Amino acid sequence: MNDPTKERILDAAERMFAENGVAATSLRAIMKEAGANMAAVHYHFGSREGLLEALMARRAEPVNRRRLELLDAIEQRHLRGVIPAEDIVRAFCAPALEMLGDPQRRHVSRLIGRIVMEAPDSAAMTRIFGTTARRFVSAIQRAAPHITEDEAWVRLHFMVGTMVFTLTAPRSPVCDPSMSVDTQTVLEQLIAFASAGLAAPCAAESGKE
Amino acid sequence: MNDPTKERILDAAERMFAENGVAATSLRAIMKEAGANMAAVHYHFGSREGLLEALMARRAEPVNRRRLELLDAIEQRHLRGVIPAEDIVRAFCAPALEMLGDPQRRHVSRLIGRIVMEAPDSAAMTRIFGTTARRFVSAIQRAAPHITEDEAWVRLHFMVGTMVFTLTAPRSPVCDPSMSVDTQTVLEQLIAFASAGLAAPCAAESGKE
DNA sequence: GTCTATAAGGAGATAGAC
DNA sequence: GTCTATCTCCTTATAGAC
Repeated sequence: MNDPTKERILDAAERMFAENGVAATSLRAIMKEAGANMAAVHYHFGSREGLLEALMARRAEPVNRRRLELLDAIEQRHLRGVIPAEDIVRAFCAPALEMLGDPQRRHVSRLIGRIVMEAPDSAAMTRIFGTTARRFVSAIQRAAPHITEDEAWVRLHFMVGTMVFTLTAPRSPVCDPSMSVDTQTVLEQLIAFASAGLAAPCAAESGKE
Repeated sequence: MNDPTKERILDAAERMFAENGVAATSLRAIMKEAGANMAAVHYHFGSREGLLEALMARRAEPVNRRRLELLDAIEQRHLRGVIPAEDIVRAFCAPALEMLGDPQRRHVSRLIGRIVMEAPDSAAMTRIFGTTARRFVSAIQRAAPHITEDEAWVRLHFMVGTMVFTLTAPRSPVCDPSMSVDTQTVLEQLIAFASAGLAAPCAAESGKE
């Protein structure tokens, strides 16, 4: 890269935010890991918040672009009629999960999980995920025509929760090194679970029993 | 209560951990909210970690006991044969979700979500949730006899992720900001989604397309 | 049991040399 | 662009009066 120090800071921040959480990781720890000093992060990113935004721009936005590319391809294959729920889950989850299997890049996937998990209400989140979310809600409605738009939003939310917890939870099969489950298997299990959930019958109007 | 200050500290900590996250909330902010001083928390709980453990004992453990009571009742109703997946999701999620609708107790539900989500060390988590998790894995296998025990663990994990994300980010930007937060409706939608996921066909062995 | 006061160190941010 | 040194505020934790 043109700017090795800047890249080293981004890489170290990514790794530490992903492993320990964003709120629990200090700039000092990141700079020590990056082999640079406190002043460098302020020179390159202005502040801790600026660093976090740079990380999102570098990782979350490309993942969302990939999701929309995959969704475009699905909609091209199903110009009318019902879209398979499996395809929707795959288009949404594969771009975020596919780096988990590579020890060199697994922290990229986990960072995405941390960001979504820890900062669900921020304006930056809406800016980055808003368009993607709206597109996927429309797709979910075409996969499950029996549900309302409100319920499609809720089901997208459930799918995101399932994926994010899988990306970040310490005892997750994808994060616990003692459980040798490979990424492809986890993705297929996630697709089996979440696609059945997306296409499920409508929720009962009140307590059913 | 016998010890108003201790209770006030627990209440304030619960509220602030739930709303802002555990790692992001300082003892100082908690003591200010509780109207007490820094020394009190060390007198009553020894340390920040001790306070967190007291919170877990007060809230997470009773929720798990309630889950197991409900699961016992279900197993009594289905001494042999298949257990409905809806019943399992309801037994697991209702005790954690039921306080969301009450503004006075909503933070109790959210705290449980935060604790599971941030999972500071897996040892305490295993101690508190281990027994409950094993019982529910057995129940999931009786609701979905076609899946392996390993896959039952993964599906329990997915269900937990769906619930926890709902508890902690009920107004996530991935959802319509105007979406309903009526607790009973959310619970029924969660049951519809997760029970379909629990009972879903086996995951594909490899990429299906 | 609860307080004040303070220790001892970590946090993010900045000035200015090179 | 990167460094050292430092500022100011905040953190958990403790000692000791009452």
